[in-house]
Amino acid sequence: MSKQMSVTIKDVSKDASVSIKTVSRVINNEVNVSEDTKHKVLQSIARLGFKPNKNAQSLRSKRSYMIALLYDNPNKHYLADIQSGILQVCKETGYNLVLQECNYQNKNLSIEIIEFIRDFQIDGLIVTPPLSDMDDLLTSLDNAKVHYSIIAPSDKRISSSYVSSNDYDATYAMTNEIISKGHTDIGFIKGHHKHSASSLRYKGFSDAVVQMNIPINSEWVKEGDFSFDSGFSAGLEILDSPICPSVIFASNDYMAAGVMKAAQMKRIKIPSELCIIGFDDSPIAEQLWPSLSTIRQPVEEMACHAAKILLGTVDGLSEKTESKEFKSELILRESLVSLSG
Amino acid sequence: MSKQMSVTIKDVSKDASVSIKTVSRVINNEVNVSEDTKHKVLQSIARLGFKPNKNAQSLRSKRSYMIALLYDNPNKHYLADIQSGILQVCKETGYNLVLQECNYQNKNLSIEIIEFIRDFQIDGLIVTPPLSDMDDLLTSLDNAKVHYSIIAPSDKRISSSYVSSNDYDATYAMTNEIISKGHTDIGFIKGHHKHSASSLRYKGFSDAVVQMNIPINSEWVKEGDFSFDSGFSAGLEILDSPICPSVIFASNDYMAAGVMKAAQMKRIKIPSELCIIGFDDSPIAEQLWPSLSTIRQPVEEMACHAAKILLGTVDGLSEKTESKEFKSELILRESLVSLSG
DNA sequence: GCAATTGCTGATATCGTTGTCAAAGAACAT
DNA sequence: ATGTTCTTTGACAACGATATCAGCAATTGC
Repeated sequence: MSKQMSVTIKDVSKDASVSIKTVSRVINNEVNVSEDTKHKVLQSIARLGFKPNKNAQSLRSKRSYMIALLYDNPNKHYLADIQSGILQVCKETGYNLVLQECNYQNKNLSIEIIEFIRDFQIDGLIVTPPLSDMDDLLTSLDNAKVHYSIIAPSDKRISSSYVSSNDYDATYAMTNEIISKGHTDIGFIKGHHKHSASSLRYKGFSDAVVQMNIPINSEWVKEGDFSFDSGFSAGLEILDSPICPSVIFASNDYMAAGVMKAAQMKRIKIPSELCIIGFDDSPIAEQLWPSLSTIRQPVEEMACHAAKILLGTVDGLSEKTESKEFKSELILRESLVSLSG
Repeated sequence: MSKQMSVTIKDVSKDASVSIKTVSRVINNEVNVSEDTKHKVLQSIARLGFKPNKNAQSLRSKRSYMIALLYDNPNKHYLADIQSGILQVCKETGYNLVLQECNYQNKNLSIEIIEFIRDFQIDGLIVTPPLSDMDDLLTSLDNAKVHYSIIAPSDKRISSSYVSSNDYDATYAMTNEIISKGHTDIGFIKGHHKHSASSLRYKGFSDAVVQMNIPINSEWVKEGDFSFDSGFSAGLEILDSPICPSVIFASNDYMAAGVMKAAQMKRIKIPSELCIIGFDDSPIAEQLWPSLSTIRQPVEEMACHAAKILLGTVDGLSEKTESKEFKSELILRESLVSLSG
C-alpha cells in the first residue's frame, strides 16, 4: 500500500493462497470457480485495492478496451452529441473512446484506419456520416474482420450493426406540414452530395410535393454543402429570382441560418414574406430570431445505441443490442406560418 | 506476410541477423548503434512491414502513447476547436487522444482522474476551463506526479505548462473601443462564476470604464452562466430598466445572441438603438443579423500549443515547448456602431 | 606495453496478464 | 471395484516489447 509499486495479480494470489490463474478466472468472471475461492479472491482484491493492468490484459488477450470514433464532419454540434452519447455507454462499461478524424477524400483511408486499429488493438469502431456512406470503406472493414457499428440515414444497406435515422420520412412529413399551411411555392436547398442524407432529404421533399401535384420550380432548388456560407449564397440566388418562393426548406439549420441572413439583408420579412425551415435542431435554430422550424433527430440517443450495439458484439458480456431506426420529430417554431394572402 | 500473425521484433531480428535488443535500439533511436547495423535493421523493418506492438511497449515501458483531454464545458464549439488542435499534434507524434468528460462538482473528481490515469497508463493530461481553475485538482495531479498542461485565462498561477489567453486585456481593449465610439451607457453580462475567465473579463471591462470616469450602473450588470438562455433573461431584465444602455457587452457570444433575441422581440433596433458585443467569435457571431462584434481567441492554436508542451515533457524526443500567452483579436462587425444622437 | 575506457552487441530476465494443459478429486455409470 | 466424466485448480508458457548486464573489440591514457 505504501509502496509506489502497484498491486499485481501475483500479490492477490499470495494473499488469497490461490494460483494466479484462479485470480484471473475471478477477474474475468469465468465459470468453474467455486463460490468459496471466488469469495476469498474478491476479498483479497478489495483488501489490496488490486486493479488489473490494462496493457498486460491487452497484450495477452489482444483486446484494448478502447473503441474509436471515426468522423469527417464539419458540424461540431452533431459531433459533440455523438461523442457524449458514446461516452455515456463507455463510462458504464469501462471502455474508452479515442477520436479518429478522417478525410473522406483520402485515397488510403481504409488502409490507414485498419493500420490504426492493428497498432492500438482497437476493439471496435463507430462510423458516422459521411464515412458511413462509403461502401468501399465498410467492405474493407468487413474483410479485415473489424467490429464496427454505423450511424447513418436509413437506406437499403443490410447490416446488423446499423443505427439509422428516417431522414426521408422526416422531410416528407415537414413538407406536408408546409403544404398544409397553404404554401405551394417552395424552394429547397440540398446538402453536400457526398452525404446520403442529402438525397434522402431531397427525395422526401420532392415526393411529398409531387404527390400533392405541386410543381417543382428548378430555379428554387439549389445545392449547398451544409455550411452557413453555402446556404447564404443559395439563399441570395433564390431570392434574386424574378418570382420568389414563400418558403425555403434547407437541408440543415446552418444553411437555413444562411438563408435567413440573406433574406434579412434584403429586408424580406420573416416569416410573413418568407418562411424558412431547417433540419437538425441545432442550438442556433432556437437562438435565431425568428426562431427556426426544424427537424430534430435524437443524435445523442442514436450514438448511445450505436455504442451499445458495438460493445454487444465486442464484449460478450453485455447483452446484444439490435439495430434500430430512430424517428425524427418536427419542431415547429416562429419561422413557419400559414400563407397569408 | 501471407499469415494473419503480425510481424514482431523477433522476426525482424532474425531477418537482419541481429539480436532483438538491437532492433529495439533502432526503433527507439538509441545511441551506440553502428550505422551499418542500423541500416540493416531499418531495411528489414521496411521489408517485413514491422510495426511495434503498442501494448507490449506500454506494458514494459509503462507508457501508453495516449494523452487525455479533461473537460467540463458546455460550449461545444470551444471543445471542438480544442480537440482538433490537440489532434493535429497527436497525428504528427503518433499519440492518441482519449476523452474524459468530468463534472467539476464531483467530490471524488481528483481521485477518479488519478485512477483513470493509472488504469490506462495515460501519459499526460490536457486540462481545460473550468477544471483548470480548480486548484485542488491541480495540486492532486502535482502530488501524483501526473504530467499535464493546462489551458486557462491568464492569472497569477505559476506553472511551466500553461497556455493562457489574455481575457483581461481583450475586454479592456474592446471596452475602450466601445467608449471611443461615444458610448457611456454600457451594460455587462458576466459569465459563470466558476470560470476564472468570468471575473477577468469583467475586470477588464470595469477597469477600462472606471479609467475613463464613466460610472457603472449596477442595474445594467447581470450575471449569466454562458448559456443562450441566461443571456436572454439577463437581456430582458436590462432592457426592462427605466433607462436602457446603448451597448450591452456579454461575456460570450451565446449570451450576446440571447440579448439580441431579447432586443429583437422588444422591437429594439440593432445596432441603431442598442449595440451588442460578444466574446469568443463562435460561428454564430457571424451568422446572426446583424453580425456580432466579438473577440477572437486562437483556441485551436492554443490547444495545439498545450499538446506540444505536454508531449515535450512526456516524450523526451520532441523539443521542449514553452508556456505562452496568446493574444486575442477584436472582431468588429455590424452590431457595434458609433453612438448617434 | 598494459590497464582503463569506450562503442557496440546479444543472452536473458522482465513487465502483468491470459492461455494451455494436465492433475486431483468428486460424482456417476458400469 | 473399476472406468469415465465433470469440476476445480495450478504450473508454466506465452504475448511482444524494453531493461540489465556482461562480453568483446577497438581506442585511449600513462
